[in-house]
Amino acid sequence: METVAERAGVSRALVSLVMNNSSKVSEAKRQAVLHAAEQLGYRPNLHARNLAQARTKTLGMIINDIHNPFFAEVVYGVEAAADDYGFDVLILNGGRDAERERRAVETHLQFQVEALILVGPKLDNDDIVRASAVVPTVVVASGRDNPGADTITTDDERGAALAVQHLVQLGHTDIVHIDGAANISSRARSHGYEKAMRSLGLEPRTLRGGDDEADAEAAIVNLAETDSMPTAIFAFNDLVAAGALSTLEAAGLRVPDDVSVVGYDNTFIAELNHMSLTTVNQPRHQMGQLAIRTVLERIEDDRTEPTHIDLAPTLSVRRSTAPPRKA
Amino acid sequence: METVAERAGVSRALVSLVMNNSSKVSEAKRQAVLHAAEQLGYRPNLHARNLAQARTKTLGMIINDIHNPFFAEVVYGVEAAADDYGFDVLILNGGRDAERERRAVETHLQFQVEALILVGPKLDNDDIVRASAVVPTVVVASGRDNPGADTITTDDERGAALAVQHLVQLGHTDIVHIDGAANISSRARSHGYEKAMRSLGLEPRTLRGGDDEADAEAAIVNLAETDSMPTAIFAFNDLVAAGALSTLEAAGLRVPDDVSVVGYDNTFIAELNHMSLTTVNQPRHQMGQLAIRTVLERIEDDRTEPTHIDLAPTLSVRRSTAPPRKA
DNA sequence: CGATTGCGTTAGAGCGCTCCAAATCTTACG
DNA sequence: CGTAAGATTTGGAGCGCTCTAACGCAATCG
Repeated sequence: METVAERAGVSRALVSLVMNNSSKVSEAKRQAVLHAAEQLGYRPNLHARNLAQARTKTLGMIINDIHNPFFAEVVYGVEAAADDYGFDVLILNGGRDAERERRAVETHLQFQVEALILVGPKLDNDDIVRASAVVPTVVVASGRDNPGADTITTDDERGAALAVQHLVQLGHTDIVHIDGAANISSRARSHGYEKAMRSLGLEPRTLRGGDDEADAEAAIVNLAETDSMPTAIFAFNDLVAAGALSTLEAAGLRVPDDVSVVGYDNTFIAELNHMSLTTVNQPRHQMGQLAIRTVLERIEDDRTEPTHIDLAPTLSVRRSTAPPRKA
Repeated sequence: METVAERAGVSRALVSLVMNNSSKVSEAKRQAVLHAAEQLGYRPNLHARNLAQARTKTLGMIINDIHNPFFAEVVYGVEAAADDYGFDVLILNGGRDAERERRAVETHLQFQVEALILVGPKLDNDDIVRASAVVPTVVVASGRDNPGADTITTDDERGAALAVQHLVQLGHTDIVHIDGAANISSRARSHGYEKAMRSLGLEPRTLRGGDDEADAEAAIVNLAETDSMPTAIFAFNDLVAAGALSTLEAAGLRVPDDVSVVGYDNTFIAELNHMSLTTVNQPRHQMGQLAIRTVLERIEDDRTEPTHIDLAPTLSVRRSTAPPRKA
């Protein structure tokens, strides 16, 4: 910076002003500085700036798993909104591992991020509470019982109800649910399913599933053996639904002719023409945007009361659902 | 830090030593410092440290598209290796947009990252050359003609040949290729396909495709109309292959009974049971690891000659390929 | 028993930047 | 032409840390 200042025949402070494109710099000097910087390949050192400013204009995001395209959409929402407000977003990958996430939080804090955005964290509540005591923290797409932290969720109970209603409207009455076992949103979805079934006068039947294809296979093989194949299956998520698709097919059943299948999350998979899954959609992009807004209210407007936003899911109807075959 | 030092009854410098767990600190003082730090919730400021040390132990990674699970695997490889060497990895999302990537490079440079890892960059060569003049740069999964930068690639020509050989071994002779249009690896794959076909005495037939399902559909509709449906299709990537699957199906053709389909990249999609795509696999995790090694050779062993590593792809055979129906 | 060694510790400068208050330069006006 | 009000510019302190060189002290040695 010193060198640039000399070269441009100005003071260090003036260079600083130019680099932060302050309005009170004469055009002549501005050009001189920019030119000198260009020539010297000068680039401001963010660490020095952050240190001097005592703020970083940087947000720390931790993603449960980079693999999972569900989260990618949230990331885009976050980035778009952060951009609008002039914040940089640093991404760290949680890798589906609480310990790694804990380290990631620590790294972010040492980087003095101004807020933490946790997307589908594996962290336990204590960790989240601890983090939110240090820096504004928002949890996206996870439980909402984190005192201190803000949360952005969608109403899983309602999402499950949407799925059930859709199937019932098509004429189904025998609808089985393959749940998400220990997964974080499993309980809410199962509960929503059961409540919706009962309120429509139907008997819920929930099978233990999980979160991948193999889990679906196990559950369906089980169904086939007990010889009471339903006319529709509502799966915990799209991957389980995909497992259902292939297992049913392997058993000689056609989707949706023999059995309808509904997934959850409206991931990439569901969209594939060859799968074409009817599924419950969460407004991921919007969730990301709201995460930024929420956290910014704390940074800029110093709100202190936690906010909890619960969005409404929607249903994306595709070709994996149809009226049941007439008996 | 000042406060911690006072509280522990030592000097600032000693606190620094403890925080960097230096070996030359007496156990007693170390404990005292750690205890004081704990009590005060002290956390070292990385910006200050980086500034003072004039190094950051941080690498900057830019991913072409967070959506794409192909890159996620590379990320895991990078992270695992970086971890081994005690480097932090900052991720920025390129978002399939050269301009955004350019800004991301700038951000990373301002953060004084010690190296740049570009995963499938959209950036043009000039940008890459410019970046690599400032900081060691490695390009993963893209072309190799970046003077200055190191590259980690897989041999796309060979990958295409693997696909062709597999199909020919099954007995196919009429094999069409749907290419990747303007995509970066398209030329190498097409070329590999054509070379392999010719060397086996077969006539190549290449159709213009693209990188998504719709592109495949267009190409296949075209095939159907010209009435010369081949017995096998080798697609530019898995997504195009997925498009082929559904379009063929819609046309009343069965895979693999009527037509075999081969994809490329061995993404998540190919693995789904319901798709079960035979596809060319790139050793993504290893590519990530090698990226780190390569870049570290520059940082620590100050190599200056560019390295180009070209790995061998393999074929993952699944259920989308079978011998052609007997004529 | 004084000199030497070496470990543990510390003071203080300096990393590259921003910010404040004060200095300087312009401009407009009486 | 002098001067006050603005508009620009600048020196210098300070952000939180590490690093170097030097210091104090106990152990070791001839």
